[in-house]
Amino acid sequence: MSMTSRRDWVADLANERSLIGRSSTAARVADALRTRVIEGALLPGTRLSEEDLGAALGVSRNTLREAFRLLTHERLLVHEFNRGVFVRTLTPDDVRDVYQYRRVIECAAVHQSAHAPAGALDAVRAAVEEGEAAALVDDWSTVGTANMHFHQGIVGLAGSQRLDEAARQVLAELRLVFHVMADFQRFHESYLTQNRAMYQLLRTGRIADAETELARYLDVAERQLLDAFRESA
Amino acid sequence: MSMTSRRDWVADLANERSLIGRSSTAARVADALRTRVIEGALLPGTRLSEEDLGAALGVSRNTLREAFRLLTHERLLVHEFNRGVFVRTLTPDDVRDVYQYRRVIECAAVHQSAHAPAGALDAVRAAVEEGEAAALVDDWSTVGTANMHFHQGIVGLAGSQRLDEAARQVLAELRLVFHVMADFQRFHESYLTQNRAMYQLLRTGRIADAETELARYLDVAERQLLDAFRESA
DNA sequence: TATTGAAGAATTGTTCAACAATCCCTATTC
DNA sequence: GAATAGGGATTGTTGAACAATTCTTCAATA
Repeated sequence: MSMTSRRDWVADLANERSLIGRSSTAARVADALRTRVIEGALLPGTRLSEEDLGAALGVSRNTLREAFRLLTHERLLVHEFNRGVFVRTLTPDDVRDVYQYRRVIECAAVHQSAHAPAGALDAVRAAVEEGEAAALVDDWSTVGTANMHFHQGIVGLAGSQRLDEAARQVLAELRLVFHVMADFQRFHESYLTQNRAMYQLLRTGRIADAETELARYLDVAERQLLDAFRESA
Repeated sequence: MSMTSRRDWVADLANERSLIGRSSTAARVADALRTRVIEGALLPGTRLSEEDLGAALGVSRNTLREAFRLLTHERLLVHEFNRGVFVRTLTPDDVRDVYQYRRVIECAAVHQSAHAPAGALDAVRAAVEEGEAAALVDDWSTVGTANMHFHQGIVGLAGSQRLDEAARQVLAELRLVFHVMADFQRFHESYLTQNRAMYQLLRTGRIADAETELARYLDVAERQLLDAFRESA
């Protein structure tokens, strides 16, 4: 038994060790760029020059091009043939489509949440708490990130890799809209209490109510975003 | 009026002209590889050597690597660091996840089909007819392709770019399973009449029935595929 | 002043060669 | 059979080069 137990953690360590250093430079560059796009350091419309970025990051143009290919598929960048690569700007139609997509994915996940994997609801709660803590110190960027984690957690209730990945992408994409919004704080501050309420509905097993509340939230959020587009036009 | 009309078709022509020759070699290579993966010329597990493939296609290794980056994101290829790129092999858990994902997407699209865009239902009908014609001449590969078109058309009823793209990907991915199946014909021949029946339900506006029928079909198909995995193990 | 065209500079897309690092395969030894 | 070492093959990355395309600027013209 003692010998078997030792083999288990040795195998675990070997497993974990094998992941160290096993990512390509292209993937790492893509990670760095993705983070900057999501957090707003690279704003929509920004042109990403191969020359400048390659020099800044200390990688060759070919490696950078590979990283660009990874990110264009995530719809964070848009690749214009012979003109270069840009951080994507979303249109009102994009916003409508994003919310239609989210309604399909997020509401289905809540619908299936009676069979959520172990720990999935904990992730939802953690995201609620993360947002509330950030709001206490007026860190609205982190509130935005926590809200994204909340909705990622909602989709995680379905226990599906492909749904998780779809959510990851579309929630990242939606961040692009927020970075050009005039009133980011106003948009997010009403959602903290709403997220808490949704979590409570889920925790107490009131799935149909949670689904209704989520759909209502998505409708309101979509309308607010579209209104924000009109204000800035 | 005559002057306005001229400007319209001039603008249309300019629009169309700007698309000619505006794809990169990397994108074209990815298209060629994607088709071969979907149609089964490149089977799951196949290793795609940069050297061999670059020579065969007459492109440089860098260009090929860009193409690989495009396809790994579509889950058709899997990129193993320092070992190369392989056509993906799906596991039984993958199949379960794919069907969970399809149930979410396809059933939601049918649910929303009262507001389908103009021509969307025609695409569904065309796919049904394509499959029936192919079966008449025992062209079961085209039956498989037509079935994919049918389900792509189902999702098209939602009129959402992001749902369309999600469907395109997951249906392509599912093709990988069929290429290693022993009895491809048996799997597909019962679905032609079912697709016709589903189309009729949609055409006559019986949306709830169509949704129920689709969910039932997806359950059956999933079970059959999982059974086929057990038979081959 | 506004528009058009030409020229030059900047950039992208692709190829090629080179090299370091890693993996795979084979042969040898215990 | 298992472990090890060596050699070859391949991947990951860099950098240079060049053709093609786009962008910017300036001059000429209406």
